[in-house]
Amino acid sequence: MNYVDVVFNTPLKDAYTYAVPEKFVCSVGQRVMVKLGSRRMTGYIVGLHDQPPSEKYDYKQIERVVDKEPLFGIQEIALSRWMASLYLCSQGEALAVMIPGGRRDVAVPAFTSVEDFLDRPQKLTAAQLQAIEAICSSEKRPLYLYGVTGSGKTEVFLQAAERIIADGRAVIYLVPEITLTHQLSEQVSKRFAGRVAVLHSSLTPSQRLAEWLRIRRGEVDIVIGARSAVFAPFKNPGLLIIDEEHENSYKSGSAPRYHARQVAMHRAAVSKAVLVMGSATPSIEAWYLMKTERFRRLELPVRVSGGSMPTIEIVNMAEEDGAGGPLSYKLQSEMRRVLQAGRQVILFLNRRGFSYFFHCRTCGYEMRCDHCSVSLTYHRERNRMICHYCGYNRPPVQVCPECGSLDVGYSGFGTEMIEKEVRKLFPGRSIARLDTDAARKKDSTRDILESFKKREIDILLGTQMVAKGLNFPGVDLVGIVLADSALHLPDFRAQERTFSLIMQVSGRSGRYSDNGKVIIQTYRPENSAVRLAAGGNIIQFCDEELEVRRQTRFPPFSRLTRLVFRGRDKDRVIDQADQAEAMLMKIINALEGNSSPEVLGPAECPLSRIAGNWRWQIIIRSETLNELHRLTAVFMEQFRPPSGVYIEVDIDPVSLL
DNA sequence: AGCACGCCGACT
DNA sequence: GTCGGCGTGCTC
Repeated sequence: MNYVDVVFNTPLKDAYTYAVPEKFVCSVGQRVMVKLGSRRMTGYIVGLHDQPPSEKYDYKQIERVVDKEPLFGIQEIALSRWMASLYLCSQGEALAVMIPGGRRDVAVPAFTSVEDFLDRPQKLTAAQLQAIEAICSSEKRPLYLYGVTGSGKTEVFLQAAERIIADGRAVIYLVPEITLTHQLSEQVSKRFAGRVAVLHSSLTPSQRLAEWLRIRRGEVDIVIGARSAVFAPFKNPGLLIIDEEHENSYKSGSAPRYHARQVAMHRAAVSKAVLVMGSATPSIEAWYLMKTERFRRLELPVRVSGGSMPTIEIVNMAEEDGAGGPLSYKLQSEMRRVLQAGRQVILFLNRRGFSYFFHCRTCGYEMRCDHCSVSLTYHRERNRMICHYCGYNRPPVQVCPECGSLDVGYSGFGTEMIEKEVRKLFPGRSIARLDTDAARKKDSTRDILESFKKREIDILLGTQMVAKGLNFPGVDLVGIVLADSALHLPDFRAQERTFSLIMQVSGRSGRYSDNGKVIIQTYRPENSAVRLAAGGNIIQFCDEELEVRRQTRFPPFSRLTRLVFRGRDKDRVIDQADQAEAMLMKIINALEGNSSPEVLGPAECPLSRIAGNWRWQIIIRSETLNELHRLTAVFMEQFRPPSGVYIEVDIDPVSLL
């Protein structure tokens, strides 16, 4: 009789051993159906025995072997153990995020376009050639390709990938989810025809599984995909690419909260592969690693398409008389000028909905979500007040529900209101809106982007989606309707976010011409993130921001763990957070070491209530990851919250909201 | 995470 | 006397 060790996608840290009936053959990496307690579950085989490992148990038998061939090899099993230990999750949870779901192995519709003139490698600049040489010289340090938007990073990545593949090794190419959708995946699919897997968010779990198996069988040389593509089961990866390194979407928002950059660094070290990252606006962490020579910096200084950087102008909204609405007179006149010249305009707004929030001018009442502690946003198309965190919605009101006053109104503005305003100001112009509301309608995102590219649309307005990595040769003007909307967020990265967003959006203007212009509307023109972004002054911003981080002892000068205590009963949540703090202090006092970690809080989370759960947090700060990790691990081992209170642990959090 | 077992309050 | 609240502990 054979026995298998099985782990589950639950917080259970141990592996459980089951007997394998003679009729089954199974090996490490396969999924099996077993009874765990009274319920039937799918688990992952992580070990084999030909003897019962202990006489203590009467081992249950496995009921079924789910997979014909193993999903995970020893490399992936080892990676899951590393993840479990770093991110303090179970091995089963780690394996579960590596290959999301999927029962059957089904065919994926080939991502090939109808016209196949293949995508040809482009001619390179000296800087690009140098970068490719550096990437292929198999340096041990990670490389950082730092270059303005349009400086040809993609081409460097693709040609380096071709050389690595020619050497018989595989390539993982990570991009943020939003950049993946169109041009790039098509380009990659063409260039590596037949030998590429595109891990797209709209694949069904079964299609994902099919792509995963193609990779494992060695049927592809290169994978392009978002965060979870970092787990692509290549036996011999030679190059890992992280495009748009600064993007927050590389960090998982649910347990296990892994960072694709961190996983990539680990994989590169284990398989002696080269790791190369790239961005026009590096994260402050990456900037620091370049400054301290732990990343080797490669620079691409010019735009290959020839267009120069756009002219950037700041408009102080506090000085507007208000009659012009959300669009300043300056922005309006620039729009007119550009449109008359037959060119296109993008208006960027960092918010969904018709307006920010409803409030009463008599008593100050503000309409907020009953379940979360955020303002509701009015959506005109649906005529509902909507919570952006839990989705709760309710009808709008004309009378203040608190004091009965009729003097009520909406403050702030969202994409829908801007759309209305723009239609009023530019009748006869073709206008389209792109945000997650519009994207819900099937395929509309793709259609809108296609027709904007074909110049069938004059003015495109939207949120984050228009900011990322898309190239539109016809765009001469980008208007940022409210640049400082993220500045007030209680997060130590608010400045960095604001800066990089302005930089990204600005990069959309004048990609292929010399007439690019950007108008930044703001109530905070003196703010240094706004000012330095407008000046395109990355070096100064990063250096100044680094100094602030040094003084305030935030990353990259420290490492953080965030512990969130959540539950329906507010008093119990607070009580548990207090007890947790006491336990942390006790552990710290027992630790030996020259620099003791700090415990910040407990404090109410900036988003103090989400979907009916109260949220309190403790931040642990330490100079070294080692110390931070040891403390967090001991705490998680010892602290058992009572039922109804849950702890979320986040090593290296990217957001503290 | 589930789910069972177990020990105290208001109902036919 | 029983139905059901959710606190504690186990799952090979």
